[in-house]
Amino acid sequence: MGRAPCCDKANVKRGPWLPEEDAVLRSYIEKHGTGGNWIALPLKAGLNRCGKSCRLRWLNYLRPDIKHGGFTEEEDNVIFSLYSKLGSRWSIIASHLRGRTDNDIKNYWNTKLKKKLIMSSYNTTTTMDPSKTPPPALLPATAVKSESSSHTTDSISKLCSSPFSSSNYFSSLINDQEGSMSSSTITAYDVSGSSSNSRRDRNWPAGDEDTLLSEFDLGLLSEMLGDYGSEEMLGEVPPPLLWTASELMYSQ
DNA sequence: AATCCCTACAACCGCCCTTAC
DNA sequence: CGTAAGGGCGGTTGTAGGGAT
Repeated sequence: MGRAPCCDKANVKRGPWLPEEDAVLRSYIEKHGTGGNWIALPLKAGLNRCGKSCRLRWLNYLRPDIKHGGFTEEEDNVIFSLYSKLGSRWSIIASHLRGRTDNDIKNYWNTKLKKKLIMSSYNTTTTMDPSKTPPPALLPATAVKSESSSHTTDSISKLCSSPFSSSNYFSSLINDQEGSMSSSTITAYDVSGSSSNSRRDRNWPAGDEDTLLSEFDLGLLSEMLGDYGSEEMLGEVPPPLLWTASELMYSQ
């Protein structure tokens, strides 16, 4: 039996919030608090919105202690570091950064930090002249190989078999490439397609490219952060932090 | 000037977890 | 103990705006 919907989706307003709606929500919560029941809140506040939508709007945008944009270098480092340990546990990462929301950090990662990571790796591993050779992130959409490769197939295979992996796409990609590559190394993959438009344009199988990127991010991070990428460390990552409940279930 | 493409980010979706009954 | 409902979270989508062509 499926869950009952939290609200009548056909009859509640959706899409961007108007300033007036923000004012109503803010005013109500400042006077009465959330009352511990977001589903009932819009009715009490006189808003024609889903309770979940109100909650999200308050937590991610209207709360008085929220900071938007302007991430500092220090915050970047905290995010990099925590992502390398926790993966995409955005709410936990957000709890380490005062005034930042999980949604904000998630968006920041997907739009900025992911690319920064790739570029950093490129700059630290390549011997080519960047002014003449586009970085991997700017090369065509398909997975690319370059002479500046920094990951052995062995280490990437390790990542594939690590608890992070939830699809075989990365492994099959490596196998495909190994069949046609003289080198046993693989380097960067295009990440410029993080937006939905680009993702659709490139006909990647839904979901798999993100798994791929996530695994690759972790590989890069392991190198950038030094001690994490070693095979010893990969083997020592405590499962409860990294495995989903279902992965844990099937691993036993 | 028109169109295309990309980026950024707000908002939604759907699932899992927790809790009350 | 089982079930339903609400909360929380990560993933995904929609879209405005700006730059490139």
